[in-house]
Amino acid sequence: MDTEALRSFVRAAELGQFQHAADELGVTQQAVSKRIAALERELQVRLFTRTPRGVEPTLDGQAFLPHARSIVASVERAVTAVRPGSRALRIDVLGLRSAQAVVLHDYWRSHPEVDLDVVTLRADDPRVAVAAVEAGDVDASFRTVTDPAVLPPDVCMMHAFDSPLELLVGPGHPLASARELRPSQLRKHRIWVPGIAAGSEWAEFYDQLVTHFDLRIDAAGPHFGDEVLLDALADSSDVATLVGARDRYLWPEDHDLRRIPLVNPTLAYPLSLILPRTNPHPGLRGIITHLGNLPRPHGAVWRPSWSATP
Amino acid sequence: MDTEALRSFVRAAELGQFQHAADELGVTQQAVSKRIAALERELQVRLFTRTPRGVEPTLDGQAFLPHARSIVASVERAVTAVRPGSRALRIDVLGLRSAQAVVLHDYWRSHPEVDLDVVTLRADDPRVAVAAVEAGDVDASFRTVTDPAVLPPDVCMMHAFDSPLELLVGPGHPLASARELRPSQLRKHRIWVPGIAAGSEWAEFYDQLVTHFDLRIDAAGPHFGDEVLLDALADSSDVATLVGARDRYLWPEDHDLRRIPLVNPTLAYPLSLILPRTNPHPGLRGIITHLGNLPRPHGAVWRPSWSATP
DNA sequence: GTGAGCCACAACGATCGGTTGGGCACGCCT
DNA sequence: AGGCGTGCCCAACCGATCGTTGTGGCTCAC
Repeated sequence: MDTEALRSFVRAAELGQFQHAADELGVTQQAVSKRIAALERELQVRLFTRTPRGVEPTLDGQAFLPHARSIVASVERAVTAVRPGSRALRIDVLGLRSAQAVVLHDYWRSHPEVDLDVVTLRADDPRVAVAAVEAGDVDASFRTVTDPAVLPPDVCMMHAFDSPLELLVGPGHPLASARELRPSQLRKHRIWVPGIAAGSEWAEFYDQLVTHFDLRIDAAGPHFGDEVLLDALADSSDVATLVGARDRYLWPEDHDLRRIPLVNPTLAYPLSLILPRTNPHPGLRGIITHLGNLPRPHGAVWRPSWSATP
Repeated sequence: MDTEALRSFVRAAELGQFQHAADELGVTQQAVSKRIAALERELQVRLFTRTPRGVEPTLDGQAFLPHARSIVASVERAVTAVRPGSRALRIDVLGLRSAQAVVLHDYWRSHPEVDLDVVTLRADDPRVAVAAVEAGDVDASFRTVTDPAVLPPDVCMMHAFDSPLELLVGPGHPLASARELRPSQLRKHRIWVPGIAAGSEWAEFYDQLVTHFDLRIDAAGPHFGDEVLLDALADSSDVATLVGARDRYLWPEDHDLRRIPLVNPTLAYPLSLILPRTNPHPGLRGIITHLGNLPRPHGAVWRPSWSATP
């Protein structure tokens, strides 16, 4: 199906004449006629009744019209999403089910009119994200550089929001029935957080966490996929893991897992937003406002050293 | 833009290989390659990075992907809307801004998953609607036949809901400041309801209304369009009209018009649904349930003679 | 090194999409 | 009633496009 034919159909239905639609689209009336005929052939249905004064949608045409409008509008949005120059707002997140993506999705649901595209740079190194922001490949990136010196002059980083950590355990775990836990109560337990690349911000975060609370976190080893981790947690009576409270990564539903908030202090993983210092995408303003309105962890909060208290 | 190319793009992005997408779509790998190349040429953007193991979406490709998915899904729905045989639910209403359409829109908003198409038979004669229902061109029609004898054996009519009438007047009208009115209070005023075809259900309704309440309703004369009527109402200090409480036909906003409910008795225009007696479209059940849950006019109600008290 | 797997390019036939030109049906006006 | 304008369809033509087969380049695994 050709979207130009759909556009012709919509305009012809609205204007009531192939001729006018053709003039508007910059083709001959015969071209519109052929496009409509091709559509009708493809759909096996007559879309217009031809009258001496023009055309009028049949019942099938009437039913088809809103769908055609929707497709044309979608095509329009799709093109603007990638049009070089005036692109739609494009933001890099660590994963499509991360807390960052969830927050963006919430924002989009309350502002469905903004054109927002969420992408994922396939790179662990945050400097790749910095370079992408600098080059304009993305308008902002939810990454953190722990050393601000690596930021070029026209790129800046701001605190986005804190992601409180929760403990995720299987039903057989001794802490499974706790309503909430203090970090110190995790001291004797084994915590497994696979897939942390050495040198990444997460590795540094867990390093500081281990040192500060004297915990036992196993952050090495490859990540065999979420399902493997979920299965391991569900079966084990002594392994737990840590997840962001807003993450949709590890969702306990099918495995009867428990999410247990950690408080006193809350363990806050600080998420940052890297964006151009000059001429940021106009749509970013709304995002930043939304970030500022997110609920903050209350009570005592522990943050890694690189996070200034916001 | 060709939707087959979009389909190829979506599958290639999901499967990571042109070859697999091609196999699935029943074409050669080269065809998929050319389709993607055409898309990239049209969008002036590279959608995939080619690797020796297959392809991976670029940032632009990632941003484009959800839009492409949405378009493909829309095309799917559009085709089912007109596919002969298993069509989507299709209901005939008197006008796209009538109370009937508003009720259907409410239903669709609370059940966005149902495929519902709203069409308008361009005919005043309700027998056309009966024939359309009988022939299966529409699954149901919000029309009323005042004489049940004209219904063929396999078509039935049920009460849908009552549409209470309201008075619509301009700001200079003597009744403009009333909060509500009894029908008898309209007795000395001129009411203009243009565009009522002689012999139609509406003509009969207004006939009975005039006789019963001794009103002065001018239902003859052609209808020059809603704008003309709205302008006439806004300027005049003695002309009023009647509209359904749920209608979006004549919307007072831009003309500073007033809607005044009529009570004691409420003037209920009974809307009916004509549908096949056997094998109605399965989606109709939800509509009928929704109609039954609509709020009913309370207090005394006047209805025309053909409407049995529901 | 070699083979397997994947994508791109080239050439070719079939089809499609557009244009021009002509014809038909209907309503309007004289 | 008979021209005349308007709107759509059909026919012919031509260039572009689409899909196919065949081929080559590239990388990775063994």
